[in-house]
Amino acid sequence: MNYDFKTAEAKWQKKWEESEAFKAEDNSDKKKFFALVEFPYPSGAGMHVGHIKAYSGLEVTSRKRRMEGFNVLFPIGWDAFGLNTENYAIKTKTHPRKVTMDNVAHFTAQLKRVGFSFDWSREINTTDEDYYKWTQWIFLKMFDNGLVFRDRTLVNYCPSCKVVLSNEDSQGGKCDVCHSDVVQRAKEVWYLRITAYADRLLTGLDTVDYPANVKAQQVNWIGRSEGAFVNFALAGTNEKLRIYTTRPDTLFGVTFMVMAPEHPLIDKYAEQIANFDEVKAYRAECAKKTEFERTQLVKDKTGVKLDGLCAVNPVNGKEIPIYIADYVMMGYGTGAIMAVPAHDQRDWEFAKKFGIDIIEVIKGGDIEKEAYAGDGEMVNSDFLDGLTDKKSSIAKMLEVLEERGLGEKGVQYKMKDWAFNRQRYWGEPIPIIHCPACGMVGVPYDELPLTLPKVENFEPGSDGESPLAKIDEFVNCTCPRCGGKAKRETDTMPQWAGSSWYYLRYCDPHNDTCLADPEKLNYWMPVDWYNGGMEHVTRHMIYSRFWHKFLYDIGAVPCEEPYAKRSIQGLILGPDGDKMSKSKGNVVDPLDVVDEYGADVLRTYVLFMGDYGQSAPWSDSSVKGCKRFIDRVWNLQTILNDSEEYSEKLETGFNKAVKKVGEDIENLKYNTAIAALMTLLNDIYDAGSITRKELKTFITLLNPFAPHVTEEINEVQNLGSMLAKAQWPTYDPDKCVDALIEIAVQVNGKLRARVMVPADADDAAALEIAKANADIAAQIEGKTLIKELYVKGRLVNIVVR
RNA sequence: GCGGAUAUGGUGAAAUUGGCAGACACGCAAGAUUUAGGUUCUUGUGCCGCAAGGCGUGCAGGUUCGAUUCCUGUUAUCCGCACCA
Repeated sequence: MNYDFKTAEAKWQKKWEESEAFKAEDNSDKKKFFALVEFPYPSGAGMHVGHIKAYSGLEVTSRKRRMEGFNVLFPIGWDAFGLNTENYAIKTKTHPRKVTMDNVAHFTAQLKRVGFSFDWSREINTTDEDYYKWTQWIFLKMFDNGLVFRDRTLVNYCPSCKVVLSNEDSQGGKCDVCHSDVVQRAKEVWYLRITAYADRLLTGLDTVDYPANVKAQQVNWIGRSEGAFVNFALAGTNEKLRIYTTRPDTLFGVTFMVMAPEHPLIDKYAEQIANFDEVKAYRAECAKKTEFERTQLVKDKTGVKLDGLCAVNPVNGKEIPIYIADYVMMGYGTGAIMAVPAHDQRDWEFAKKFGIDIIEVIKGGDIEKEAYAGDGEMVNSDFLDGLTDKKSSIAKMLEVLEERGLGEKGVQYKMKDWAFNRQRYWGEPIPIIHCPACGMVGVPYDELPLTLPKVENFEPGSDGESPLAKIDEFVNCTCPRCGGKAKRETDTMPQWAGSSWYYLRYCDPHNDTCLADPEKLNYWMPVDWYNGGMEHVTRHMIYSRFWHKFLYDIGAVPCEEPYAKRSIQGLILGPDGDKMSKSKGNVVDPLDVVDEYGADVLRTYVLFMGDYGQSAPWSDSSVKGCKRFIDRVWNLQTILNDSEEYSEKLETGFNKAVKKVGEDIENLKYNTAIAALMTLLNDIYDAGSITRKELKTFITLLNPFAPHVTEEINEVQNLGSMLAKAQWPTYDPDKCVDALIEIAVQVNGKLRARVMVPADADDAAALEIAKANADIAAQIEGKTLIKELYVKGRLVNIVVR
């Protein structure tokens, strides 16, 4: 009896669809479970095995939860705006809308062939007008609430994609899309004030269930530091040079100041700087370097002293020289620092190179050799002298600074405001109008969506202008406030916009009056379990948590955090152990596996290959092992008898398996859940026969992993209604242990024998049985008994001398 | 430099609060079935050793009757951030 997986899989996929087996119900009294997987970017390459692993985890959990009686929302959609599609569209001279629709159709067909239990009736697409209407609505709300601003700053610009990138999208100085070097450019661009939410993004982490490393990475990204702002007078002016430091306790050790080359005070006092030509030359040199180069030349400190300008130390009135150097960044703190070479290694290196004094203010290190950053007794520090720990020195210094009006406590974040714009076609148009009289005015809410004009030519301009700027009928408009002539903003939103709130739309995907009905949000939110990749932990997750908190503040969503629980799936590496990539030729196409072995084998294998959270290399021969398993499951029908009970032989095994599989699924240990089913299968074949009840239990447990073959067996053997609507099996805790169990017997901690004892044996009984064993008796013969113990169900250890 | 992780057979990996290291699977070997290949089935498989026995979870110590698990030190690899003041 051969299992024809091709026919069976197509058949069951159709049946599930027709019976709406996976449709989430609105207005239900049932307990809800909202399982979310990161919706894919529908690229031209089609589905990757990584997608399959990413969805298979919560796929299994969702199927189990439905069988447990939950109302499950397990949705899918398309994160379809973005540069990749647009670049492909330009290359092939096809409209990005068409490219997107083709790719979505391809992905959909592929996902359906794997048999995922998504609720397709809630499918969303970020490029649909009735979806991005609400993306624009959220943007306008942020605009109205002062979270949107424009600023002319140095931005990360990708010369190849001709687009401004956020810090997050240009990590390591490379464009996240095309990997070319990013350059710094002065440009007026849009920002979202995410830093206003920095503290809440941090404290919110205490209320959610994310893995520790995910939290750590977000904490690190937000990068909160506590310190002080201190104002140094510029000698001979009324100007204050404001700096930020985390070590105000070392203020008496300051021997020079450093400003970022771009610091505005340099131009303001250009006339007083005797060597301004030299300064200009240095600045020009710095501007040529990319930020990446600047941060790579860690060892070699460069800089120029500002002749004729010096600062005054506010606590002791000493005059100190000022330098500009590119190891100080304009983008962090105030763009200027107080340098304490004795206790900061970077300052120390700079001081050594430029022959500047080094004054020790904390004892404990050898400042001739290197800076000392540790704790110790304060010296050369006036009112701080004698204090011995950092905390009280900082507290004392802050007290004095605040008392004398010289500075104050302050907090800084590494996270910067979110550069929120693209000069490209394939994104949500930013719904703002520039009016010469009224300034920036939001597009009226009732005019949303502001749709992308349908154009032939969507190639980016060479000057960093959006292609939309070339379309007069789009650009020219009237000001909604004064009715005068005005121009539309032509930048579009970055790819991360649509994905920052998509989970909300799943709760009510077709609503035309608000982003989602509050009652439905109230029922479904928050997301109970969100699975995805590590690469989205700092960008997508922080962005969407920010949007969500804002939406909470304006009353649009019922809870403050979007995701109650987060898990991470590990990468699937190529068979050679390297990351899969087209250039290495080690990419595995999941549909090849479906064609050759069936969807159930693919699904089982990606979960069986190892710990769900770890990366693991693909192995074709292990796939065959899973194929063998599925075939052996199918062949259970050949040893089926007609009993409707558990057999005596297998009752404990089945109870154990029900317990283990259920628990393992909840703990993301899909690999050991499958292993437990394999063990049970081996036991069944050893027993030589299976009852109808046993078969029903077995296929129900396996159903979330391998839904097609189990449904087919269920139908062929007439074991009841569709498994998708069956009940998850229960177990009897009393029947999970065998009456007689094997335990280890150790003498002096070394394994010497194994004996059988009754499961409920007490210490005395177990020890008696152990000592009765001939090998053990020989081992302890004639020796003094020091200690003996029995660990219930595990082992006996007898210590003798 | 900061933060996080990982290290177990030939391979992917298992191992409740410290309690039989290597479950499960791959691979390999031998055998059975098959005209042959493939499939399927049976048996064996951590290392050394003929055996008794010994050795084994990156390395070196420690705590303990007992350590893959806890502590101290150390090495290697991977990931994220990074002249962050």
